[in-house]
Amino acid sequence: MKKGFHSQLNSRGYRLTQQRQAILNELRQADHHLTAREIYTAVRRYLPQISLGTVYRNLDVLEQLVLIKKFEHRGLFRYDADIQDHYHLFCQYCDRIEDIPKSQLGDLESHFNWETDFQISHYQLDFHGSCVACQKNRADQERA
Amino acid sequence: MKKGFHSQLNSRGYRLTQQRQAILNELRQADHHLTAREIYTAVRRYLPQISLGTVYRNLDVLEQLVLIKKFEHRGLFRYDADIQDHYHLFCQYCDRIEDIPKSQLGDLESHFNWETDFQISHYQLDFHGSCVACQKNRADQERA
DNA sequence: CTCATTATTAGTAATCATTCCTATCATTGG
DNA sequence: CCAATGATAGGAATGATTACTAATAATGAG
Repeated sequence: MKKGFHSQLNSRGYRLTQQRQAILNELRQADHHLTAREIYTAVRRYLPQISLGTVYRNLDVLEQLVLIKKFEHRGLFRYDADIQDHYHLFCQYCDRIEDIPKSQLGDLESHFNWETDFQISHYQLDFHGSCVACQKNRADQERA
Repeated sequence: MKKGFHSQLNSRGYRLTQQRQAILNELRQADHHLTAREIYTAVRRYLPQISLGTVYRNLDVLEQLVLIKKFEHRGLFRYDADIQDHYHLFCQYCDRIEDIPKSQLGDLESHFNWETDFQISHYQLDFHGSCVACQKNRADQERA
């Protein structure tokens, strides 16, 4: 039985607020990985008074609760409501970011066979390259 | 035959300057992965007039020439003079970053067996966890 | 339901990394 | 040695993120 957002907040001493709810909703419905400012802009359609500070503070809270994940790309943070293990494909020509479910990657962990005193809690694997649209654009430019 | 720094710059239309040289030297001698500001502070011991803008500009040039690598961590960029393929271990309690040579990781690529139209040029694998010092500190705090 | 407690908010100011701008300087090829 | 032009110093501008504070609102107890 999965605990709801409300009780999940309460049991940690957090309160349920419209702002908090709206930020999480926005992130869950988003078709790409949003920045704090993008979330701010989006949520203002419903809560015109919300402030950017509130967005940042709540993203921290949601991250604490492991309801969202945070990662950095090109100098800024982006947030992801998909907390399942997965990887990212970053296009180096545009801002597109695609997801790869972990299941498509085969068993990587079994190959992490080093000796280290570091205690590893998680790892992150990012791929960089060119998305289909940019491959096409560049091919067109070659020709011209 | 490996081309020297000087001719490597010239053949691309870049010039060899003291600042450029000093920045690369500093990075090659560093015992950890420096930020632009750390490099700025270090190089100022020899070139007190150097400006932060020059450091940033030259780091970009050196990255273009693939003499250094750039990566982001906790919202800021760090630079690495080791351009061999390797991975990083980030301690989540302190700022320590350790390197893992790629050879210690076994053959990962053979397990990247997905279907994708993305054209992948490189990937980055980061590990997060606790360094030995922080493991000890935390154990001590438990006891207290 | 009402009230007091206290987390949360809006709004703004402050920080800080990074980038941009421009007049001056320095390296290089000829 | 000299002109062409890349590079620099210094400072201003930008933009993301964080910090601060008085006012607001969610919560739980009664």
